[in-house]
Amino acid sequence: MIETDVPADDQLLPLLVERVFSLSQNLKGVVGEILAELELTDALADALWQLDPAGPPPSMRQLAAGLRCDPSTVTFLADRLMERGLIDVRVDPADRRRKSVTLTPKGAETRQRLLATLTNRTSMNRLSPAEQRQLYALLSRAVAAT
Amino acid sequence: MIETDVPADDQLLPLLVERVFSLSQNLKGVVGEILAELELTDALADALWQLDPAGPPPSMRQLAAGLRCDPSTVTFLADRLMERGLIDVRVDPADRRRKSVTLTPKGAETRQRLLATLTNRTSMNRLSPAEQRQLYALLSRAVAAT
DNA sequence: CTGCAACAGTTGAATACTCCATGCATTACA
DNA sequence: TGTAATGCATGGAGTATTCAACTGTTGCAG
Repeated sequence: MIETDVPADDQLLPLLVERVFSLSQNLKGVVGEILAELELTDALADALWQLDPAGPPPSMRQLAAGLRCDPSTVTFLADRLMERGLIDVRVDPADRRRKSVTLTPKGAETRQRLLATLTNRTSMNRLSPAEQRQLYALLSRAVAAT
Repeated sequence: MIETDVPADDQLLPLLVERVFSLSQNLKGVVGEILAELELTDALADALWQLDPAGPPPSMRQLAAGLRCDPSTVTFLADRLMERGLIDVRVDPADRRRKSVTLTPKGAETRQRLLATLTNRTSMNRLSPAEQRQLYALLSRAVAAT
């Protein structure tokens, strides 16, 4: 019986999928700690994450698309973030049905702190810069359109 | 002003973290579809995932550790999985405080179907086998103990 | 052996999130 | 101009999650 560490090509993908799953489970722990420190829940952090200070402020509907959730859920989450003073929600003067969502300074700082803390604590910092580059490239390719 | 596509080493990790985040958001969509087809929720699928048919049956507490949740949550989830006939929960005769959790045949099949469907639909199948190998190695290294 | 501490799991209450159906205001357009 | 479509909010229901308190079991110091 021939034993080998290297799986055949057609066995590879399931292994990879399992790896990603357990990695994301693993991530859940680290992220959980950080969110507790920032007093954010998963859902609120996801929403905050969608609000890139660089890009144009999204509408509620665009947020829902980014979060892959029902628009009414965004209403709920936006209320919570507004209560915490992390976002502003304003009626779009050009189309008064729309509301555009922007980070407050406090919100931008919180979002930045989330990214910084994750960066500090991720186990990916064990990879060399070259490996990080490689990983970045592979993940980008794996998710590219078509 | 010098422009470059290649970020400096100390800018790399935040980019990587962002990439992983958006990838996991992206994943949420695909996984959501599949879980709907299998009539599972996120939480139930996570729990099912912990039950590797290969390994020894875990106790409720071990499941909680794997899922990084409160033991009482496992009680809740196990009830639901039992109702669906996907798992068996039996008192451990050696220590009657413990309960050991095993997949039923139906549970094992569902778990297998989950893995197979994910494997079929993951965008990672766009990577060549060589790239898949590379990715697998990098992810393994990124999560390895110390 | 006895009694107490530690452990495994459950229960109930409180909270968070999520979706769906419905409704309201605004806009697009035939 | 009136009708359809759009963007969002609201209310109700179902799912998940935690915490504190409780039950039953085991381990062990004396």
